[in-house]
Amino acid sequence: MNLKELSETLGLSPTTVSRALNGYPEVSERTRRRVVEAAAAHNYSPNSGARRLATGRSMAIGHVLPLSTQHEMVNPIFADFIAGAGETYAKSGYDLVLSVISDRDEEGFYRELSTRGTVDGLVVHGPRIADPRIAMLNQIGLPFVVHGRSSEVEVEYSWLDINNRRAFFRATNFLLDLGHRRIALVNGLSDMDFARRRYLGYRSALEERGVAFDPKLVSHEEMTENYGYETARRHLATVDRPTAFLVSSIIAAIGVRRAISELGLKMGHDISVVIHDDDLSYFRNTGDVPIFTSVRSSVRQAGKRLAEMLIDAIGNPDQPPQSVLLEAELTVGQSTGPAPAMRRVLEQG
Amino acid sequence: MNLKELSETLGLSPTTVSRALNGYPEVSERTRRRVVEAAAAHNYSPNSGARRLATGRSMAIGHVLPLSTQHEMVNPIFADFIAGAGETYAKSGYDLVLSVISDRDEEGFYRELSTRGTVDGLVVHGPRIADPRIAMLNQIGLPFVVHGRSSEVEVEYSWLDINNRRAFFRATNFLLDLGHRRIALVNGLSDMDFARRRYLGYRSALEERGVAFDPKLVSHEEMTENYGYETARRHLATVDRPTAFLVSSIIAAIGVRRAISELGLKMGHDISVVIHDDDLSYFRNTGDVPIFTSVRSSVRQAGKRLAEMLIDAIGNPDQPPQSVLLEAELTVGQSTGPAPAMRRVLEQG
DNA sequence: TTGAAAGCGCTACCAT
DNA sequence: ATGGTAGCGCTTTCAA
Repeated sequence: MNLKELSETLGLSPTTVSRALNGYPEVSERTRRRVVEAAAAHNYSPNSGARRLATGRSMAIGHVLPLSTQHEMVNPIFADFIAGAGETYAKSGYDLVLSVISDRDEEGFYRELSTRGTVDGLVVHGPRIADPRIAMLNQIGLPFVVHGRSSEVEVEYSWLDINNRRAFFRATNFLLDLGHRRIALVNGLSDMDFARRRYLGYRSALEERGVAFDPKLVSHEEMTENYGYETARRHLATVDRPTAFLVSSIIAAIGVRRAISELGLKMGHDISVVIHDDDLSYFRNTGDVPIFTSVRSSVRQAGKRLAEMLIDAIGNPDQPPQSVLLEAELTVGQSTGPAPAMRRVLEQG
Repeated sequence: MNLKELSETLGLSPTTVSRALNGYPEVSERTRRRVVEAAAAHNYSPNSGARRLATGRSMAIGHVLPLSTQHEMVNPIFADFIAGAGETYAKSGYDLVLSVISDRDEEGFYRELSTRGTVDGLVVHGPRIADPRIAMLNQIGLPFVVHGRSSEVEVEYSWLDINNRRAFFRATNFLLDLGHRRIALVNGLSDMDFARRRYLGYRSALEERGVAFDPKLVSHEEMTENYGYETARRHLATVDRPTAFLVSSIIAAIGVRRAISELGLKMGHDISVVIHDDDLSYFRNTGDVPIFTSVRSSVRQAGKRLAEMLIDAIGNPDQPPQSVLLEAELTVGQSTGPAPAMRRVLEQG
């Protein structure tokens, strides 16, 4: 059933029916009710293509997920983030168009998204340091917001990010307070913007306390379980081995834990571990795991929020929405704390 | 730039330009080349709304992700699956429309997706036992495929699933072969179809070997770290505690491991653990983790494949594509194996 | 091999 | 408060 047929059923013009359905004020309440009821009864809903053509808006938002086909895996928090965004879109009548883009002609891709009118705006995921996409999108003129930030980018843009630097600054300080002096940083790929910021937070905490920075204690890789495992093994085999690990992701932390327990060491006793993760969903109701989260209210909330920002930006193209910096929260668990045996070791060193 | 303007630039009719761009055979090669070049030069791409309206096809595929707002989290493998599907769509010119649907009027939602012409087909995620969505979609007439299966559904439908039953049958047998007689099953939510099948595999392995089934050893919950932890703790505190754990997800397994090591027990020594996970991405290059994967070639491949099935179904609506059952692969690690101390314990029992 | 024109279903402007 | 109608940009049929 289309608009014309529906209007004929009702003995009204298509104009009136359209107005009634779209909430225009100049329709009498009686007519509106009749129309709405008839539409429901006939399972009528407006054809999306026709609407796009007539209005010039697609009522769709694009999410672009860069993914080198080579080896990179999808960050699991991405799913939660997008679920949050989806909630916002459902409320506002937008569709969510997800594009997985792998090594292809990126510029052409973004440009096409714009010229084809597939989406009214974009969410950029996984920003790198000095990410070229930002200048490009700015130039194209399609409204966009960034999930995360990109250092060393000239142009203005709206973003929503975790305060990664501060989170790792505080986590490092926390370990320093416990007496640790050799802290290994198990970080993500070095060209990712978030990894850089975490590294900077770690370094500045050491500097501020006058603790020597040892580049051998820092590693940057894709965050797999095996990466955590191998890295921890390597560190633990050295003479001046670290007494603490600061791990950038829960997945890598599983490996770190495995390496520790394989050697017969005990967490919070022989070794301290602080895990950072963007979301605590998997750890709900767990009081005693050493976790340092960055998103107070969960990644899902963050997704919601960023989606709202974008819808805002589409509505007011001249007034870009205020960027958002989410602060970290430290949740300390038993096994992070200073166990007596560990204390002795640290006090001697 | 639109088609009309482009055609004027070239001194051709819109018809010819359209034909040239869409690969119709009746255009001379010379003309086609001219047109394609001009289109590229002017950054022309056809307006999606207009095309939808004219052709009646949206060139978009919907992925529906059910998510009760209450507490449920997003399965992280979902991200990888959808990344795989996205690759297929990118090749075939389809857009991927992701709908997060939470407790809303589902029937109306699916129907609208169809009548509005937003998508040409659907992928159904997270099927439950006797999932009502399948009959509904069948009735609506929109092509769809299911990621997973749904038991107790009358109608025919196309699906791609892991052989969950067989995977858990084999995993259980593996533990039985090691001598275990009390094996705890840490499973997912009981109304999920995959959880049911895994449970059935576990049970039939016990039955076949004449090992008593103890319902107290089976738990069904949402798979968080804490669930694994609490469940393992509870089990390990009993007198006739299990000697092995069969865990349905890597996340819950982290908790199980934690509980084990907290009690000073050693994996593969005092306790055996077999983990099932749909994907090994996080464990790449790890030879010695006890994992039982179900998807040989990774979830991403599975996503690709299911997307191809759906595109097929859209092309041949009368010939539904063959469903696919993926077989499991057992990867055994050190810590699963029969350690001497454990052997003794088992031999005595 | 090319072109003219109808029409997809809707919105929005202009009348009334 | 309601209706007539042009037009959004494309595909597709028919004609040449």
